[in-house]
Amino acid sequence: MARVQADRADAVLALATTFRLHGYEGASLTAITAQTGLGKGSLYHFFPGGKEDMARAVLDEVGDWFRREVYGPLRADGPADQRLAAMFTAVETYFASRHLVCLFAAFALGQERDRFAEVITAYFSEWLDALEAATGDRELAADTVATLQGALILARALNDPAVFHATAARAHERLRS
Amino acid sequence: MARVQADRADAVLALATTFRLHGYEGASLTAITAQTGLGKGSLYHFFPGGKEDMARAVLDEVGDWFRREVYGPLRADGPADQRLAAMFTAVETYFASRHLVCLFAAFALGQERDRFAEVITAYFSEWLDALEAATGDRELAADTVATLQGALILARALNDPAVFHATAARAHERLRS
DNA sequence: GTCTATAAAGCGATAGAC
DNA sequence: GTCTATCGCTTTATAGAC
Repeated sequence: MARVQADRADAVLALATTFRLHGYEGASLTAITAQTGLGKGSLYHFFPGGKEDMARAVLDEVGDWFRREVYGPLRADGPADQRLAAMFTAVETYFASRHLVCLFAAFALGQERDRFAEVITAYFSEWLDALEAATGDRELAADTVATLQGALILARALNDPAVFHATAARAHERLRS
Repeated sequence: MARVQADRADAVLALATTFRLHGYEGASLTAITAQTGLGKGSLYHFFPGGKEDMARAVLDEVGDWFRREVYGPLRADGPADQRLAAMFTAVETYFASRHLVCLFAAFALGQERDRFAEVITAYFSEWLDALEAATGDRELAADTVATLQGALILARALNDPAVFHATAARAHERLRS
């Protein structure tokens, strides 16, 4: 449904891109207004708490997406192999179209970790729990999530998205054996 | 040898802590002067290029450390198992005493990646090359580095250093089999 | 809901005395 | 080599008109 006026949900999606490209500290209101196309007036109308409020809305949106598209399916009925395949497809597609940055990982590495500690911990805990439910092995779940996160870093550091997909594919293969 | 006046090398070590705690964007000159105990005058005397100069000096120092303590031993003579054990010991000790943050990973995730692209790429490329030399398997090398980096993120996200060491231990074990 | 103007603080960086 | 003072700019945030 087309709208002339801005929608908060649209703003959150644009904000996610800004935080992915600049990080929390680096995402200035100037960069945010440029990315979202919204003036400060609109931004503070949608997010009265300012920048922290914006970041929290973004983390909530991403967390909800993973709960719905990744963690849920991991716990669904059906063959474990199929649920795991769905996870890898979803995760690889997601990060490939989002600059190979996991916002929760980026926030976990910086000073802002403390400010968003609860949602960051929840994101990874729920991922580990859901993956353990599908594999029956907590350690294998941790190894897999760690490998995926490290693969994102490696791919960005080497400026080669193929590194992410190849590493993810091997992690997937390891879960089958 | 004790010195009254500040030494550039000491400053670099203190700067590394600041960048680890705050990230590149978040490391304000106020935070830096507080952490290093040096005034702006001294800082700009040692690092005429300002903040970018400081960060570059830190990345150089860390890169040199890894070359000397990790990549070198990985290529040395002796049993591969022994060289790999040395790598895991060195890396785990290093990050455990440095807030579980890999500066190159932190920089790779942010906007500052472009500015420091060459040294970031070099750090990871050299690590992969040296590890491939010790394992004889490029993919295994990539999986191992990715797992270690992801384990750092996971440990910080869950606020549990044990996650890093346990995940690293399993990555080590995987290289033995 | 969006805009412009503006405030108050913090930023990186520089100059010059010592 | 270190200090203080300061510059010019950007930052987050607010106020008030529309």
